[in-house]
Amino acid sequence: MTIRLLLGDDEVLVRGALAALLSLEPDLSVVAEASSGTEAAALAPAVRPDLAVLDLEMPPGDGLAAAAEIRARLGVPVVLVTRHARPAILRRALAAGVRGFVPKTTPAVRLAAIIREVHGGRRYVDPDIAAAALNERPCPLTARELEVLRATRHGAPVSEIARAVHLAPGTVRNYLSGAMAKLQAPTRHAAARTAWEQGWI
Amino acid sequence: MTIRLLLGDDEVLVRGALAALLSLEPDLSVVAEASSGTEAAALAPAVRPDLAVLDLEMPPGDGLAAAAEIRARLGVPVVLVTRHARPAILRRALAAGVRGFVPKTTPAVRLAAIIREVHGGRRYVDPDIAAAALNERPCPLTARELEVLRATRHGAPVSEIARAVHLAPGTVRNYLSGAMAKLQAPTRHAAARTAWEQGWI
DNA sequence: GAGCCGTGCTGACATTTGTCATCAGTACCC
DNA sequence: GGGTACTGATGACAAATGTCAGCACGGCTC
Repeated sequence: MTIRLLLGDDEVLVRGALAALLSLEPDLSVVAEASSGTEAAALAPAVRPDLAVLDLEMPPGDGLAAAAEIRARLGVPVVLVTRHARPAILRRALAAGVRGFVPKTTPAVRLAAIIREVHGGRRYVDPDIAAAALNERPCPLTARELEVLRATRHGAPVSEIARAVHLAPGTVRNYLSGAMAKLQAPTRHAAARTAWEQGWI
Repeated sequence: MTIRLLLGDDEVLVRGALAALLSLEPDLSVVAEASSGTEAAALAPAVRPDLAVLDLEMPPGDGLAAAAEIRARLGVPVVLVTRHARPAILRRALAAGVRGFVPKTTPAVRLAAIIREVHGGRRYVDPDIAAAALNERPCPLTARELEVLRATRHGAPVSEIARAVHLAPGTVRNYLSGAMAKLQAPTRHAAARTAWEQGWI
């Protein structure tokens, strides 16, 4: 009895290659492919796969929302594949009900085994990321600080950030100042960069 | 007679998947794999592949330098695979002697055919990118402006940029001002972002 | 040779940004 | 009830940044 897979990745070439890789296994078959999170979520109810393998980075929006929806609405277990495997992201993924968390540094030959594990009801989490997640410094930023930093990422001036977040410019500067102090960054752009690298935004 | 391939990609999972994809073809065989540009360049002389398939984004450094070296030293044709397929990057790739330019939006089934084309002595360039390259606006920035923008990308303050580029802070501000005007960006960070998205830095 | 452009610098100026103190309301915990 | 933390704001101040003009040099072209 074969495990029927839904495969989601925005890079067609990578998706096709992953499909080829998984098709080498006699007990796995890719029954649907999606280029975005929304497409994956839309396809899942019709296809009813046994398991979904989704890339985390699928603009527009992230694969995480799709993963959460697919799991919640259909009870289909989801394995997330990601390029930027940060502890904070793992945390969010687990909170969303993801059953497998696989960074792209994982050897290709192990993917099939991981899929079988997860399909068998177990979880799989990359051991390195898990270890890092256990002794990471927790995110020191507040919700508003994160929101303001998010709006900072595209290089916009403070006035524009203030409009985007519906705050007074002075308040925005205060939050930015706090975030910069906590992150020991010389400018808000450096702070936004660090926060992003940590997976906090 | 099979075509012997050197495969370079920093993401092990993707590299393995691509290897699986290409191994499905009877006339292709992956004889070596590399995780970085330098590793690929180091492996090539010993392995002497018929063709190299390299990812453009392979930190540290880009795959472009490795591609140029492999082609120049061994005469091995190179197919570049890339996520950010910008006209400016295509231009640089062609200048480096790359024979094939494949964005990751290419259907996986066509990769083998492209490899055979290039191995047969022809070139392959993604038609969309090529078309875009023909009527793109040329980069309006000068060499120094580009250099200063490059140093801007990590969110460093002007003083630091000045040290990195060996210029007076005032001069740096002038170049940045010029670049921002040409790119119609409100801040230097926005300008650096645009320049990067265009493939200019 | 004159004109243009890129490079590199300075100084002056306005604006933006970062820092800090302060205030007020809300929520939460001890 | 008091302490603490987050939110949201204002005002004042210093530093960084952006803008502009001007000057000098070298290379290039017409």
